[in-house]
Amino acid sequence: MPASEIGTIVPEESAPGGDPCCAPLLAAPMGVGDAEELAAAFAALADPVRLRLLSLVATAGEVCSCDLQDPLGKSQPTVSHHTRVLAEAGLISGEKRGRWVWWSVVPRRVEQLRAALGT
Amino acid sequence: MPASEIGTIVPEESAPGGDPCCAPLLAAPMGVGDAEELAAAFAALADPVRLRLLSLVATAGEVCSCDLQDPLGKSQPTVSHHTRVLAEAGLISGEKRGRWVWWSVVPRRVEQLRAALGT
DNA sequence: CTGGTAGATTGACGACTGTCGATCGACACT
DNA sequence: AGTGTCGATCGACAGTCGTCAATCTACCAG
Repeated sequence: MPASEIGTIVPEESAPGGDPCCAPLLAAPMGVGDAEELAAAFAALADPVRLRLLSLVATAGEVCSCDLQDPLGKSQPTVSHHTRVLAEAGLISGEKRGRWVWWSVVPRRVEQLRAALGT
Repeated sequence: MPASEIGTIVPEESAPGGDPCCAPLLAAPMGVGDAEELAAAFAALADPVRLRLLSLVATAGEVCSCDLQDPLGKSQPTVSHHTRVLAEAGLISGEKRGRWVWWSVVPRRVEQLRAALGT
């Protein structure tokens, strides 16, 4: 994907409307498909650097990639890698403005995962 | 760990009382330590087989390991591996009764992770 | 004591993941 | 055009993970 399409980073499947995404984990036995999709989402959260990144973005509301490198203590390619993983999981979305990419959380997606952990 | 101690599987640190375990992810920047602990917990959920296993245990209330092998379609060592990972994450706990180990979810732990995904 | 069964452990293998240096494309400013 | 910067991509490397066959340890029934 060329850099000019950064602004178009979205989850693989754009969940239309109030899609619950995944049935509550503890309510009924999960299907294989649902389990794979949900596991992929949790995998995005299964890294301390990504959790701190997500936390930083959520706290700041909107963050430029260049402002993530220092607080995370990681190289630029590594930060880029993690933003990509979070974006592909639908947890953050990036918008390119001028030279910079501004990241923000996707609250609905976080809420979906939160809901999946319920009854 | 010898099999005779199966009944003692517990999370590494027994959270006393209503310990929130991890501050809400989206409220303030996470510390490195919290991020590592939380990431380890989410890593336990980042596998489709473990999600289905957890779902099965939650739905049934209490499940014997021998009853997990068939619905999961995995070998006995693999099932044992996954129950171990979930138990070490504190998400399920096993009690040995006679020849069988009975697994059940630890709702408080699931709720902790759910809370960490909030504001 | 002997045989059978539940489940943990070991060892091995392939696949995947996090990390960084080097490079490249896009953009803004002179 | 020339220069500098932001950020994506590539290639490589070490480390971790999921899986299973084989083995081992408890436990129960006879």
